[in-house]
Amino acid sequence: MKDYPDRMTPAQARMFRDDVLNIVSQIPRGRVTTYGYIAALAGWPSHSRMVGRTLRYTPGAEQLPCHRVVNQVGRTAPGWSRQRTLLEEEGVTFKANGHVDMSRHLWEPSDPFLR
DNA sequence: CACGTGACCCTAT
DNA sequence: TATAGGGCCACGT
Repeated sequence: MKDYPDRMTPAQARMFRDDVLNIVSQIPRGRVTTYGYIAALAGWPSHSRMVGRTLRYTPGAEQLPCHRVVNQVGRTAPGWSRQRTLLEEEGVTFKANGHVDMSRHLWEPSDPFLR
């Protein structure tokens, strides 16, 4: 049973986008977090895919540390090889399979200020 | 209106 | 740890 709305109004979509950008801007250097976690934090647990869409298509998102966002197993964004370079420059370590070592760099903010 | 397509996630195997 | 299958939701065609 979901205790959250399952569809966004345009106004909610704008708020969601702002929350996502706000959260991403708070990821510390050398740490990473996941799409799903960001979505849940913004109050829309089932919208992890929308987080990726937001970062991809929102103008100005490239000025945020969006390279610190990976999926749940630490895989980097497809077609964006530079992401790995940026992370490595911050000291993030990768495993032999090409995934970020999540057990070491996952960032889980307790309760970022939103709204 | 019906499909296909993702910077995704969960569970089972 | 790696794969496979199903679920999910906004968008374009």
